[in-house]
Amino acid sequence: MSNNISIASWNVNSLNVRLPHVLQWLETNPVDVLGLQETKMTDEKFPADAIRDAGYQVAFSGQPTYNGVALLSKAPAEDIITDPPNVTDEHRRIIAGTVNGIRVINLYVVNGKAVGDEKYDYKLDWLKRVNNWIEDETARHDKLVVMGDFNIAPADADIHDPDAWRDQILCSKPERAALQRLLDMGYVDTFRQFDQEAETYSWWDYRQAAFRRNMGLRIDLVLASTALAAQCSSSIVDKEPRRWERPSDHAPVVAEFAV
DNA sequence: ATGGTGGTACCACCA
Repeated sequence: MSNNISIASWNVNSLNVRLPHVLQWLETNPVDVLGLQETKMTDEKFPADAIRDAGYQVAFSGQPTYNGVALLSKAPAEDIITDPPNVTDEHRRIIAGTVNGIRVINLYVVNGKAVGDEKYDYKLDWLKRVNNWIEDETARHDKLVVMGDFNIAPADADIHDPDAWRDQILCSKPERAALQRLLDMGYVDTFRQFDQEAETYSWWDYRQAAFRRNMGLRIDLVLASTALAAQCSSSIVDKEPRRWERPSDHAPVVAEFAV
């Protein structure tokens, strides 16, 4: 017997503004798991009731103004972690839980601002610590998803203008090396397991009419562990909500697994 | 060279 599990990630850039977008998207895309990033709200203000009314359980880790992550799921999420060992960070960037037997790690990776900036150093240190923790999680579980806003474009094919972005923030070699460490653990970028339309991205700056001109980057990823990647049946970027009124600058990404 | 948030009624910070 076989069961399809769909798992999605979406940087909403303020859940306060984007709650209607999330609820509307879930109506036509009733995924089993949805990880949100940049909720930008405290836990006290989190719209848990509205999300439960839509048929989802929800766990969240927020703070005022910045960052903030949430994990929505039809089935209950167990063993929730928001503060992994040795990842001491005031920023609310991590939420992990086990849903339908799959360990789901939802990340809002540090942006880093610019190569050489102190925030860039923080990004690389954060990635090192989080990778160490994911290595431990990977040893404990068989089926895992590591997803979220990685703020790293894996390859030139994920960048609208690779020459302009060469070695810049989101594209630099040390950032890609941190992502490569996950691939070396056996994780697979599910998007690249399938034929995709050329120049498919997941984030477009609000400025310069970047979306209309498709000046984007693919920085939102659903990685699956070796065992789970073998069961992945599709992986896509859903650009539709980026066309809606008052959109997030990111599109949701969705992977489906036959488990 | 836009958009979100939050402190103060325009400006700072972050992406």
